[in-house]
Amino acid sequence: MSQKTAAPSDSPEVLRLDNQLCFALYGAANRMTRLYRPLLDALGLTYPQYLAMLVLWEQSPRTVGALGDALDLDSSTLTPLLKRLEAGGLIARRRDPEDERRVIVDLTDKGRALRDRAIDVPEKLFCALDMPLDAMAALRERLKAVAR
Amino acid sequence: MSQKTAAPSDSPEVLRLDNQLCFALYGAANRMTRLYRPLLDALGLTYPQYLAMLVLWEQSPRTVGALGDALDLDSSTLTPLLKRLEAGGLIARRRDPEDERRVIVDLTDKGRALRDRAIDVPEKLFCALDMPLDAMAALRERLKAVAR
DNA sequence: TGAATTTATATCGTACACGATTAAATCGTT
DNA sequence: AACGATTTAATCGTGTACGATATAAATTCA
Repeated sequence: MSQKTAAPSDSPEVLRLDNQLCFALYGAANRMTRLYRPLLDALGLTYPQYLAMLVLWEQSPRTVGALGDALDLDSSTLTPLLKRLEAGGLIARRRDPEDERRVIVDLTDKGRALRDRAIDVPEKLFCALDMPLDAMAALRERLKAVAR
Repeated sequence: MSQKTAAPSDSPEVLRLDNQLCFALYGAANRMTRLYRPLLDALGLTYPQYLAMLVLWEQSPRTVGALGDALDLDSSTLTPLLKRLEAGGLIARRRDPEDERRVIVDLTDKGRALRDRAIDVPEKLFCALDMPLDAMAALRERLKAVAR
């Protein structure tokens, strides 16, 4: 056996890429963002921006902190993202008069209107995935469990 | 019902964050990287760098392209990452004399030696995850199927 | 009250991801 | 041989992620 080239079997099983749940997760997440991109480009959104809009379409206004709780992201990620959404005219940000530490994020009319154009994104992605609905639901719940 | 605040039920089911497989994927992947961080900090690696090292521990040398196929990443992501691994003394990069377009990535002694210190990372992460082994395997295969 | 602590964002530096473009080397076909 | 098409990495610009730190407002409590 070659001395210079490590054959696959030389690597312990636990270090094999194929065996790693986390790599599968990492790869699938990257793929997913790439799958979304063409759909979201039409809306002028990135995937994380789309997620933020989903949260706001569900309920608005919300504070930056509440948004971060929903998305599991902190302000160092959200602040620049929200500034870009604001620059795009989709949201408005203002300090909470009740508590000047908080920043309230609210949809603009343009932001609300975008929901109508986003309504068929899940359907299109579902088709692109080509996976039974119940399998998707099962996988989703497993992943939520992983994320605790 | 309020005009200014959209209640959760106002958003169509398909746009609810809770229902989105992709968000579950996105969140779980982010969590996973955060879970790895303290373990990998000790090795001086980021999570994507760790993945690249896993691939090289399995087989080296490899071209940048082969590495990209294994990780499903392209050169715009890999080139800077590999330069950092090279700067850290873990790998060496050289043009393939056979085909000057290709760049061959190989482990240094230091890179090979790092495997011994990385050997217990999967075990530690497995403990942190606290999930039955067969459930992990099942989830992993599901995710690979999603990524096609 | 007022100092110490906590809380809510923002800022900064580092490191991915990825589309688009570039540049060099190789290949195919004539 | 020649030259256009293809392949392989690198480069560039934009947008996340996130730890560490900063800042300011609110809260606690001595």
